[in-house]
Amino acid sequence: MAHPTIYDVAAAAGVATSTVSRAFSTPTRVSARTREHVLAVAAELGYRPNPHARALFSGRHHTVAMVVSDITNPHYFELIRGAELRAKASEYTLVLVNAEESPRIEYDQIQRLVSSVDGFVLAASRLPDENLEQIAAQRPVVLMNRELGGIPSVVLDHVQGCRQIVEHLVSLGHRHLVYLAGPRNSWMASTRWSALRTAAESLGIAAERVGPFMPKVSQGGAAADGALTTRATAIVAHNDLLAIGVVQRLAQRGVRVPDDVSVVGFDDIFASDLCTPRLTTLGGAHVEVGRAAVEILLDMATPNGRTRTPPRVVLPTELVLRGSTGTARET
Amino acid sequence: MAHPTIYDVAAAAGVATSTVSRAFSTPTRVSARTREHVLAVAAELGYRPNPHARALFSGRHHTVAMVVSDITNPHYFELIRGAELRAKASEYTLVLVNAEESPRIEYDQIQRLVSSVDGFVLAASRLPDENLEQIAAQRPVVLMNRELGGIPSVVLDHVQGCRQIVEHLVSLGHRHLVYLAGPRNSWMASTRWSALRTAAESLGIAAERVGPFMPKVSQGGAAADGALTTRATAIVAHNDLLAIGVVQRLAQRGVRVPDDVSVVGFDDIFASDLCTPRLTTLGGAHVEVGRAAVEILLDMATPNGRTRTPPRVVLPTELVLRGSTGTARET
DNA sequence: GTGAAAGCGCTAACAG
DNA sequence: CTGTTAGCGCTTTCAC
Repeated sequence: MAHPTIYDVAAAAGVATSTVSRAFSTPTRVSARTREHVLAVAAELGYRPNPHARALFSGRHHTVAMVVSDITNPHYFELIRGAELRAKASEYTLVLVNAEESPRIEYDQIQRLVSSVDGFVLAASRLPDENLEQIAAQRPVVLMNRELGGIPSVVLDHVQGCRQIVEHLVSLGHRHLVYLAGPRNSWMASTRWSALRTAAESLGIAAERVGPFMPKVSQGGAAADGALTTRATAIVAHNDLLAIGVVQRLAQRGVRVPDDVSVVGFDDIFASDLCTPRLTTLGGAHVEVGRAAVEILLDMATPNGRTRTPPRVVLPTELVLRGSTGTARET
Repeated sequence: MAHPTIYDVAAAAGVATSTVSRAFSTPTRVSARTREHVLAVAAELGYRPNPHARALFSGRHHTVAMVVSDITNPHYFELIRGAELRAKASEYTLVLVNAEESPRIEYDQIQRLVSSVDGFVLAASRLPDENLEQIAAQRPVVLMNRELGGIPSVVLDHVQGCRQIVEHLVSLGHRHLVYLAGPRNSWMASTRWSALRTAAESLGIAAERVGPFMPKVSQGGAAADGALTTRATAIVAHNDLLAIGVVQRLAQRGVRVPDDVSVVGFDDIFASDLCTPRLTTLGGAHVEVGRAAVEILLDMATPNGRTRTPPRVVLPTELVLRGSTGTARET
């Protein structure tokens, strides 16, 4: 038999369909003997419960969707890993969606999935607040690396992290930094800039911003050139991808890193440990962000779970000191 | 109304449920006027067809699963991108599963999903042939970077690629290479080794193999040390991750690349262009592999589609020459 | 061209 | 503890 159903099992086992159903879903409510008999028959027939039929009734799909603003960025990879890991641990299925940096695609994809998943984790969503609120009203939503009142979120502590970056630069004698900004609709970009500026201010050094730039290696050229129009001795790039592009362009222009200028990135992607010079960058437990986000989501999907978990998780960052930062050149 | 159904739409539009259904699924079989009316009402109510109810009846889920042997490897990332891209283009949902290099996990995950997806693309599957055949008997399956008679597959042309590698090395004066093998259950590993050996033989140079090694940077140490026990002047590592680890270890031991020994990797991952020296590696259109695999799968799921597409796609590789290979040292 | 009704596979009352 | 039965939302004969 191709795909046996509970009817087939029930017939073969000489019981009612509900008994078969119970043997699988609420095993305690069947006598041990019948249960074992049913399970044995089911196994013999190769029966597998049909999750769709189950979902149709229960409204629960055992599936969560993860939406990533740009799957091209290796950074998200870690988030995906963490999310996949956690979902699997609870036997949940993880659906992956790439928004290609387009709010419209992001929104459409989410709407398409709204009735087939139990909830969404959105990584660095580019959607405007209103859209997020509207989606959160339909389904449980957890944000990763973005915050919005009322919606649970998991973020790395970039305020603290940016302060560490600035302290690090100040201790090396830098008095002027420039932030190469990420996309305009990136919450992360504004968060980082405001944290950087605050820290710079309180430590008495100058900070300015140029950009926005798409956070890709290929944009590093324009970003580096932008940075060189300032008098900054330290460049803080929106992420490692951009930072790597900046370092490449700087080398091309004969500007030495870190002798002439220091460069700092964000995310601590795999490649930042491999390039030359190795990149100083603000890392953190990204896998853990993915893990935590899915965990919160699963909790929200559980009855009474909504209150158990703190809705706003802030994970510590970690400033990874490598070769791209050094003492400030004389000005 | 939270989740309007066709009943709600039918009631509001003053038609039968079947008419609403037809308006969505077989628009030609409703008069233009009623169709537009129904669609208008549906839109107003915010009606969205429930894919599970649809799947329950049709058996088609508009979903494909991609199983990856180890999501940790950035190489798969490209495959995932391609697959995601192609699935989205047909409004299919892509479910992502990580097998963590464990055949058992891989098998269990697949069985879990068998009744909820329309098919599987398996990237570098570690499953034994029998399992693959059994799964392919249940659902459409497309293999990526693995071949098995009767099951459609998309692979890069590693036979040709390995020959290019060997020719490249021979032209640099190398007379002895060592292959640092990947996992024992990796089809890729045996394919590469046999292609390498054949090419070496026909070009009259020595080839030997050490390993197997897990293809991770961390294994590069052991792999490099293994390679140094041979008299080879060229190292061909199972993939870039391993190659990067090897290069690091070599540097540690004071062995210069490429002056003392040349190193070649596979996959052309992002990082291989960033490390020092930059890695010579056998790349190819990995995104295209992912794309093609999903395309074949979707074709198989379409009636009459099974015959339309060639079941075995071989895409060209591309030897990317960078700094890690050079003329052989005198022996 | 449209409606009525059965059924996809499963679960949850409700009886017994 | 177990059987009967009515749907979950949708598609599809079969009538009209």
